Amino acid sequence: MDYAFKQIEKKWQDKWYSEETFKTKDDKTLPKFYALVEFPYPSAHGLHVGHPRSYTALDILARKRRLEGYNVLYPIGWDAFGLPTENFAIKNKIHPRIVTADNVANFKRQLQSIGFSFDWSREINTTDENYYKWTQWIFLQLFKKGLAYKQEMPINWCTSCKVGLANEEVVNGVCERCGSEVVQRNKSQWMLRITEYAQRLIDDLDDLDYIEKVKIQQKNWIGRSEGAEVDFKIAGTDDAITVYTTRPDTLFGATYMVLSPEHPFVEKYKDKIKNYDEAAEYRAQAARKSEFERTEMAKDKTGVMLDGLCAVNPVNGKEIPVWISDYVLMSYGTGAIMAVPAHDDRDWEFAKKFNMPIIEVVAGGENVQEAAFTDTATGKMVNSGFLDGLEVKEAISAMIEYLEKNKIGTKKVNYKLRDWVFSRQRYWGEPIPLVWCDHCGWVPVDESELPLTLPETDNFEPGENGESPLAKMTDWVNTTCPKCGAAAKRETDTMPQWAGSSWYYLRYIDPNNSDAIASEENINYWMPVDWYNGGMEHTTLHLLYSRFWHKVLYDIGVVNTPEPYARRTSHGMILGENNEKMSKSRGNVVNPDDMVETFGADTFRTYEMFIGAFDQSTPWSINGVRGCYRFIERVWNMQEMLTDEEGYSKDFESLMHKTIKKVTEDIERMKFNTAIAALMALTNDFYKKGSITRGELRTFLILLNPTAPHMTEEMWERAGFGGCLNETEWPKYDEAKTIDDEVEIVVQINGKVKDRITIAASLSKDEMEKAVIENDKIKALIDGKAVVKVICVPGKLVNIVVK
RNA sequence: GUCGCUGUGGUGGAACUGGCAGACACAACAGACUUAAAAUCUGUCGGAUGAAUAAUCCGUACCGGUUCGAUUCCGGUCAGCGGCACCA
Repeated sequence: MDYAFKQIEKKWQDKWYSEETFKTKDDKTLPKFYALVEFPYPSAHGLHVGHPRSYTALDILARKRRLEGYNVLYPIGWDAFGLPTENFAIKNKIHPRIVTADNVANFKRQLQSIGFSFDWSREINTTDENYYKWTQWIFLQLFKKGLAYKQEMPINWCTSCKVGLANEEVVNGVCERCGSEVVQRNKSQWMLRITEYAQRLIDDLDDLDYIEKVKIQQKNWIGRSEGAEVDFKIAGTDDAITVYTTRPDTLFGATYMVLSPEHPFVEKYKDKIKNYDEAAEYRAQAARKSEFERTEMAKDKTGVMLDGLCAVNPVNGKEIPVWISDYVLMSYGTGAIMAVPAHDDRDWEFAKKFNMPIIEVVAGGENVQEAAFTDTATGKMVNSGFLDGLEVKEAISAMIEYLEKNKIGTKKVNYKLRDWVFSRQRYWGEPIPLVWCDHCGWVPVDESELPLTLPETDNFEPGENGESPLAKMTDWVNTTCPKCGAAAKRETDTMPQWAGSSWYYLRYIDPNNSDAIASEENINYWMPVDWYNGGMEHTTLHLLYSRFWHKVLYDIGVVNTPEPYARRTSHGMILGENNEKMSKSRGNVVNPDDMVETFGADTFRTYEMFIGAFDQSTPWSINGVRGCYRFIERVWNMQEMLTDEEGYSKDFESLMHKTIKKVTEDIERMKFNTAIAALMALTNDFYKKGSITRGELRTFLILLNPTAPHMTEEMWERAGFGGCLNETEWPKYDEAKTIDDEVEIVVQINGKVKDRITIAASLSKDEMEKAVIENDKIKALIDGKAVVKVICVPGKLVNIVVK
């Protein structure tokens, strides 16, 4: 009997969507479960097979938790502002709103064809006015709290197109569209002060149930370090170059200084610097490189010594030369470093190349350069005046004390984390609701005026001189100051795509509220998100940004929890059959539509979960899909083996309880592949037995239902178990029935397996040892040897150590 | 370069907290059914020696360490993947 998945899957999907089967309940007395997946960016390519990996996983958890009596919120929406849609719109002369609507319709059809149990009544879209009204509102709160400010920041500038480019549009240093040179050019941009929250973003990780690698990655990204800021006087001036160092103990080993080529002193001391032209030329060269290229270790060190500028080492009064080099960035620390070539790899390379003196200050043996800067550095100080003989750790404290006493430096905590560049010179984003008034400065649009809607236009091309396309729309730009009424101009930059995705989990809990982000009542009930699954690639940007916004909302009393997500897990990437990333150019893209069409949604879902370890990346295999299809058909055909017996047959009782336990626990641990393997093994056992009782089938169908919901509902109905499967209860297991009376244990001699014996599971260690020693085979093997030790692990093994 | 992760049969993977390496699949091969093929069902399936479903040895990227015992813990090396702040 063939399984007619097309008709059956359609039948149940029609029922679910028309009856809103999975709509979240209003009942706030029930225990809640808020499951969240990263909402997709609706691209023109349609759904990728990677999306359903995350969505199926949490769909399984959501469906299981519903059967366990939870009130489940499992929502979905569209993260729809962004660059690809805008570029598509420009290229094809279609308004991005229309492009977005088309893509959303396609994504929605695709997601619904897979049978996810999303609550579609809560669908949100970041480009809806009623959504971005609140994105703008949150921005205004940030602005009012002093967390938004303007600063000159470099943008990628295409010298031919005369537009600003996203990093992704710069390929090998040239413009992706025209191939012309791209340079860094400064532009005044809106910034968000995420660094003010750096310490809390680290500290609060401790109480969260995030997978460890996410915590580590976030901590390293924020990059807290302790050290000192030290002032090096510029000889013959009142100015000092301030550097940040984590190793103030090595100050006596500083033999030169390096400024970032953009450091303001280069301009300020233009007249003093004899080779200024050379320096300016070097700076222009550096502007052509990305930060990534500049800091790459593999490349050859370059730099220019500023002739005429000298710094004074504050601890020994020695004059040392000042260089500029592109490996020093303005964006970290103070934009200047003291170079201690004996104890830093990059400084050492630089010093070798330019013949700068190298002074060893920590006794480190022959390979001085190997004694790199680390937190765990140890050793005795040498060539270091009053520090000589001290251990590194003592020397650090002693030096900080000295610096502070003599007012030449201070202890300082530094973070690698940088403030968030929040401006985009683009059309398809939320307008920033601020007005520039010559009298009042930056004035927020009145909150009652929100949303500040994106003005209509047919021309989304970037503006002149790197301005946003909105700058061309003077009717919209020219306005009056909300404060004093004078003529004023609107901000024309828009927000980055990250804005809408930084708070979307809050909108799902009350998506139509017109008075607030969400009602207090709903926030109190639903927050925090219980389980958030998403890709590792979002760990340091999206996940950190949304934690930051949530904390700001917490500080102003909008939300009730200091963190948005109680738990964070991550899925691995699905690669093409050839083990490479799926991409059109590689021709290895798998279309979910084809899979659903050929094999059905249940097979597709099962394969997505069976493909491999959930948190690891793994290649697609069409043969693997066929294997899952075979499994689905074998399950379907079990109907022919169905008996009239109600409970479990005697031989299967223990196995049924073990399988319930295994599947229940594996789903919670996201071990979906082994949960399915257990159900496959059970299916094989039913085939061997040649029959299945009604009780066995009933339990089996519930266990498989979260993974293959359509077929299991149909089989439930045909078996006449009553009602719908999705309204029944998750089966319970009896722990006692999962434990065997007898176990096979391994007998090892000196760690090598020699025999297997079956003994009662209840035996104590002594009894086990006795049973093994008295075994004839073992007796023969240890005959004539001295037994040194016997290790007994109940239920597992006995290891006899002999000499 | 840097931060993080990963490395197990022909392939995807399993092995819970250090205790039988290879569950469950895929592929391959063989058998049953069939006029035949497909589908389905059943069986074999890490390597070496071996007639063997006997026995022994080797085997979880590589080198070393800890341990009665290491795929698992520690140190080092190599390779691959993800992030690197304006793709999402």
